[in-house]
Amino acid sequence: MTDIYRAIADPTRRKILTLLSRNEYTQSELVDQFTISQPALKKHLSILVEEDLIAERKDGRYCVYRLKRDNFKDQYKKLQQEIGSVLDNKLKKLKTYLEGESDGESH
Amino acid sequence: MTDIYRAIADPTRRKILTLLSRNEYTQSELVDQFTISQPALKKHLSILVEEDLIAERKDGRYCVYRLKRDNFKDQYKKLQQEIGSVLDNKLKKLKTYLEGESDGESH
DNA sequence: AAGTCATATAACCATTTGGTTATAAATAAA
DNA sequence: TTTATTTATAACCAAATGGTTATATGACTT
Repeated sequence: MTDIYRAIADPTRRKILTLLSRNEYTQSELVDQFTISQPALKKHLSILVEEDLIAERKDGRYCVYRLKRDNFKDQYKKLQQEIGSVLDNKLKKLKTYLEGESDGESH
Repeated sequence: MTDIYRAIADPTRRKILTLLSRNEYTQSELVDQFTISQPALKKHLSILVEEDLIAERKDGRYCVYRLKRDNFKDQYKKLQQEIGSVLDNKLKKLKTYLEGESDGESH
């Protein structure tokens, strides 16, 4: 999949991403950083795995999570293009105006 | 309020924002750009109004929507700081390592 | 005054989200 | 071989999401 919009919609998941940007962490280490239960956090981790922004690997009884930095970067670039364009469309506004797509509309 | 993450989580709302980045539109003009029903689109518009990213104004029997560009820019900047930091934390990774916050952990 | 067009709102539905508690299973430590 | 720790999963819950249809309200048109 990879829906970065879904991934970052939740503050807990944003914090997880921030933590994993600095280091790998086991699930229990991550749980310690939050006040929610282990199954609740596990669900957030599953969503981030599902969206391919983090990877999990087994190490004995531990489950270690790491950021998939390359894909995260790619997906974030796309977001920036889509959302960033909303901002620099003052130019397109002018273009629209000049083309006389008639702003002073009939309604 | 203003939770830009919630606002942009849905593709329909992202398209609305893109459309409003170029022009003001009435509700019915917007409805024409989608395949979903008028009440469904109205709900998306209400969420964007709630999050203070667009404004609605009455003009006769029409309801005209416009992008609140200033607030959108502010909120997007914050997003960029939060999400962007996830990426350039290779530096912080190094810092963490040098400070010996011990990566080669005991687990 | 009647009809039409734009918007608002209510009622409903299925799915997703974000959480909980309880418990099982697997691995490591005593 | 118990015991403790870590993770996984099931069952449940309330609220939010994203959609629908039906209908009411309001404002221009004719």
